Amino acid sequence: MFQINLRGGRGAIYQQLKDEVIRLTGMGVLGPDDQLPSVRSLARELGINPNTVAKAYSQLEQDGITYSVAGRGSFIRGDIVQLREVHRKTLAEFKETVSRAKSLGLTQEELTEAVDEVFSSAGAPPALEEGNGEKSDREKGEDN
Amino acid sequence: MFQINLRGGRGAIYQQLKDEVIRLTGMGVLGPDDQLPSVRSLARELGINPNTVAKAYSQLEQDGITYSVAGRGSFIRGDIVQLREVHRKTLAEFKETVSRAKSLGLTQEELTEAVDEVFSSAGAPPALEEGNGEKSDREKGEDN
DNA sequence: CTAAGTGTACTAGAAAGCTTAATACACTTA
DNA sequence: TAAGTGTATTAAGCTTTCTAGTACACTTAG
Repeated sequence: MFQINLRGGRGAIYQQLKDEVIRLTGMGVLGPDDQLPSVRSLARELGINPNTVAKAYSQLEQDGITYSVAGRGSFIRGDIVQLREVHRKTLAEFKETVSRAKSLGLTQEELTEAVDEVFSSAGAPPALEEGNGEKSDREKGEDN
Repeated sequence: MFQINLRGGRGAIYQQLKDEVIRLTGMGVLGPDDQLPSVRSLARELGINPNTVAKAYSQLEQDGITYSVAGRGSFIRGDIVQLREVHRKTLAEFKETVSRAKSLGLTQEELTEAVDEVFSSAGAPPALEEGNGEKSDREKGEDN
């Protein structure tokens, strides 16, 4: 279900896990109230420690992406609007990187072209609807 | 001479030092054979450990930005062409960041606009000449 | 030569972040 | 009741970064 580059990928494992969940949510693969793999099962599947998965799930909940219920599991939140906050943070980090690249002498054209290249190489084309009334009947209501 | 955001800035101190030297070199503030502050004097001035400065200088030499001579000091290399390698690495890291941002749902337009914003906010305007024969014998060390 | 300053090298420790490990608890569900 | 769930705790190991102290070979000014 998750494609993770354990060790060797970019950054910490728990961060990659968070990114993957957010990515699948943004792509629509994971929808409101969809259940994530359990902490223990995912840890077993990926060959990592349950604490690492728990850390990712904990931060995902803190970031408003998911909600967790002891005894039941972790689920995608109904109001995907929270992804806006993720976008905001990511964009802020991105600007830091741009600023550093600028200081090191990279030109605006070089960076813009790099952005074009990455987006031309095909990867995650679809998008998310802005005003959606489709909430389906998956609402269980034990949110909060 | 160097403006460093000790602790609190983006990343490790030695990395900030490297970036600063590369930045000043790209801006032309530091030219071929200009001498950098000594490991000990810069460490004292910044209130950090000499080893941290030495680490930065060591990597700058390894990256082809400077050359060091025991007993004399560290100097900017004459062939600034080496900055091309820095640009290459920086651009590669930048693409990684773009790729991650893309996965998290950021659009090409959002990233391009962010690049525009950073470059519009004024910071490092001038550029470096490509084919220069001017090596001059500028400032031989009245610095520090 | 001497003394001061230079880059360089080495060992050691502290601190922070990430991961693993082993339990334990309260909860939900079949 | 039993199994599975999220959550919490404590401990250890690992890596990176920074600090600290010491030492060595070199260059330069006297």
